[in-house]
Amino acid sequence: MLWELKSDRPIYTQLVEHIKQRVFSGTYPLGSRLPSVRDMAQEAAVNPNTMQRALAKLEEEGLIITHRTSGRSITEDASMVELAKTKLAKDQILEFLEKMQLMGFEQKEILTIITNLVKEMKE
Amino acid sequence: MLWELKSDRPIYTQLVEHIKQRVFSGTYPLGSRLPSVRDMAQEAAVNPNTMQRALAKLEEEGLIITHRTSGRSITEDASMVELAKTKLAKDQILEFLEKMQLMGFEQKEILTIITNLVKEMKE
DNA sequence: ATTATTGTATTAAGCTCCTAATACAGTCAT
DNA sequence: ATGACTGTATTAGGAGCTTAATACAATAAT
Repeated sequence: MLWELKSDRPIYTQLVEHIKQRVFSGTYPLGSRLPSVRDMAQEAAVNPNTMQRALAKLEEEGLIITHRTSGRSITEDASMVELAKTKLAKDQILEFLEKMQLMGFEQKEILTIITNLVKEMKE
Repeated sequence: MLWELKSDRPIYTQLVEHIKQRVFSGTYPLGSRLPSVRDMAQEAAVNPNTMQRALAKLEEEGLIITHRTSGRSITEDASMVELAKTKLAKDQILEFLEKMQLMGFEQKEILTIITNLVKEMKE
């Protein structure tokens, strides 16, 4: 998986987002050990300080556990991960729907557009 | 309508987005005159320079026309506005779908979640 | 014990964004 | 013609983000 980073938002917030996605999708399994800050920083082509900041943020949210001198791991609390996943999903959906409505699309319209796009992507 | 501005992204890009939404939804009708930079800045509680930057960006994209010393107006080119609207919508949908997929949601799942949320909002 | 590897902290520099305070030139109403 | 209004440009300063180069303490491996 790639670390796609744009310049329109702070990098560390994008790193937080990417790592969450990996946790939620199982790329980083619950309880598994994370690569070191330096390794992750290098893989993402980012300064270690920046990666450190993203990881600190994730620890603050409880998704990641730090073992002081022997690396980090993903939490084993499946229910909390599920909760965080649901929350992020809902937030993103609401933000998306709000944008579309402000642009003048009606709910019916939005649904049909998405349905068609999803169909397209399956082909 | 409100000018909701968060601190996680540059303000001027958020202004661009807001103004686009107003054009696409008809709040600012095609060909209509825009309030002055200073007025818009005050309404959005933002520095005139910042609003100026957003408006310059919009002019660069062709959505807005500047009449040097007598204010600005929305373009009258309906087809170009429609094009820009469709493009922005599609971009936002794709970005959204990609995020959801990276989080581990399947397309079917996404559709049902949105359908349910839209139903909720109608009530 | 020594060495490599952890997370963490610090300092300095450069960059963008944002604000503030002005200033100027052209247009419009009076 | 005068005055109020346009967009525009400039300068200065502060804040946040990012990088770079280190340094330190604690653990793990040898």
